[in-house]
Amino acid sequence: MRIKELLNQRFSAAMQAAGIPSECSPTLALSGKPQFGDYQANGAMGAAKRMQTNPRELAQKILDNLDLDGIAAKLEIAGPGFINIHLSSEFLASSLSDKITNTAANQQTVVVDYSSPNLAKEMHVGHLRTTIIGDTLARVLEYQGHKVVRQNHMGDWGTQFGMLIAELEEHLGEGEQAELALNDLEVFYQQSKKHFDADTEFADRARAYVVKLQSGDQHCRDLWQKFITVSVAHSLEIYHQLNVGLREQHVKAESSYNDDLENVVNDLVTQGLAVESDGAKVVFLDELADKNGDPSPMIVQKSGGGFLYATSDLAALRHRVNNLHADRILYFIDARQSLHMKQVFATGRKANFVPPSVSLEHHPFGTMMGPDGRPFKTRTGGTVKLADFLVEAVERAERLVREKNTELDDSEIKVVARKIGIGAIKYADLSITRTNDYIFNWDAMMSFEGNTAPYLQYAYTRIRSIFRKANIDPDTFSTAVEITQVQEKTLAFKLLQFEEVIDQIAADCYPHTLCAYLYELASVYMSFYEHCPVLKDDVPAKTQQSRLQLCALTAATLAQGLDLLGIEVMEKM
RNA sequence: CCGCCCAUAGCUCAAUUGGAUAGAGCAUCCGCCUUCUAAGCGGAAGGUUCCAGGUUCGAGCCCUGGUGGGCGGACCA
Repeated sequence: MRIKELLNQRFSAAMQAAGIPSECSPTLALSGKPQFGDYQANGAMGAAKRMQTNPRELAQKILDNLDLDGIAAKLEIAGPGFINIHLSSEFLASSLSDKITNTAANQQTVVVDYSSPNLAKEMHVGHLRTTIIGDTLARVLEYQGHKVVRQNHMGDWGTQFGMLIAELEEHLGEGEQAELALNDLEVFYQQSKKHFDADTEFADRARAYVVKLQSGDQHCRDLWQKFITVSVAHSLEIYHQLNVGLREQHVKAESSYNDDLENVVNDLVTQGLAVESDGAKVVFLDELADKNGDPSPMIVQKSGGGFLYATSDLAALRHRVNNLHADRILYFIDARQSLHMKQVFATGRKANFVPPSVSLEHHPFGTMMGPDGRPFKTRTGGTVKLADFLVEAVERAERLVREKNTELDDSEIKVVARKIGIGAIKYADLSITRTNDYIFNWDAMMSFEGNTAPYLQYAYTRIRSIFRKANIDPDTFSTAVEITQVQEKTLAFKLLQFEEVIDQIAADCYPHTLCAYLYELASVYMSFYEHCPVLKDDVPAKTQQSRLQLCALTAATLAQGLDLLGIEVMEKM
């Protein structure tokens, strides 16, 4: 049950009964301060402006028609026309035993495009945000019951593959195994690049291989397939370590659209959208024109006949609409590609590849910066390989766990360190507003203080520890909640906001609001933990049961929330 | 030249999308462990929200003009 939704219905009815036009919304919001109640309805002021009346009098008229019996303990008009709602403790307590309804009203098929690394190189830290944020949205939408189709639009095609397969051919010629030669894709790429620049004969062969590959030559095709197989396996291993839900069946690489690229261009030309310009086929978009009236150009076919990523993005768009039957398509791609996405979307609409009913959404994100405020790099200035990065996170976490804890044995420490290290990385990324750049700092995210994953994991283990001590199973424990202390009320109210937060994330795709919520929940719980003893001798049995229930619900909510972020919890740490 | 994004406490970040006295965490200072995990809790201090105008009951948020920074803009992706 969503309290906000309930209040919204009641207020809308009251406003209508008070003669307020139906376009005016109650505009409910959480109250900023305790003295302003739990929720506040701010709609009276906007409505009064529209109706040219006194806002406080109008607020009173709304209250006269408002039925919140058994829900609100107190209602009051404040300031220029705010309506403050103090929920009753009994209502909060009884709401906690209502079954949670996490399914969204209208179920959709949602395509989520995320991660999409270039297979020519190894995955690096630049792939972290798309992978982690996209995965969270996929999980959130699945949690709400939508049909989620993950699409990993991997870059497995393009000119650099000629160079790579020529290099691979030489290694294999010397009797080396493909897996061994490609053990370090980054090194391999650098090697072949150096080779390409230094050896003109090799460079000519590489260029020839691009053409042969694209025309379907079997030898080149085999080499290419060997390379792709190893590279894809590398990415899948990273996903596994990151606890990200991308699998082989979600790979829908660029090359899979090859056969459709010519059709896409032909369709655009036939419709008069793509025209020839300097030998290339270009779509000129007036809707993206600048102040001077110059339209924005998007090349869909090069003068030499080759296709570009705009072409395969359009082919992918069509596939997602026609074959995957998407109602909504989400792209988690770097903010630097905003113009490209606008062009693809605009063209897709104009060409009728995408009907108006399908929502196209680019959800961009900022860059991960180092402590110096510049893009995150190694000490020598190179890109940081994701594989190395994850190893370092787990090592750092292990060192911290060994410093703090003496109870866990070696194998337990390994497991806990992995969950903490990986969780910390993901949370550091997810807890910052998606669209902003963010400064990455090992110590801050591993400090176990403040808005971090370890703090939330710690809150969870504290709760589980109580149940261990009481010898009760929290997962099946169920009893009525009775609220007497202010910390209990605050905790109960926070617990009841979970679904509202999820609704918002499913709509606007900003996971940091879930992080903020979970941090608040954990903070509120910690305060409850300090002030409201559960298992102590002088706690009456009924109070103890009620508090155990609050503990169980908090643990379940933390675990659920963290799971939606792809972060694991543990019994002890 | 054109376009997009950003600027909030010493530092890292919020602010329910136009709501009340701009909030957290680090760092600093003061308290709290023979008591369910102190990786914790309570408190203090810290602000001309880059600048100048404008819109209105109300602006960190919207509009205009600046300053400073990041990123894009036909044949890479």
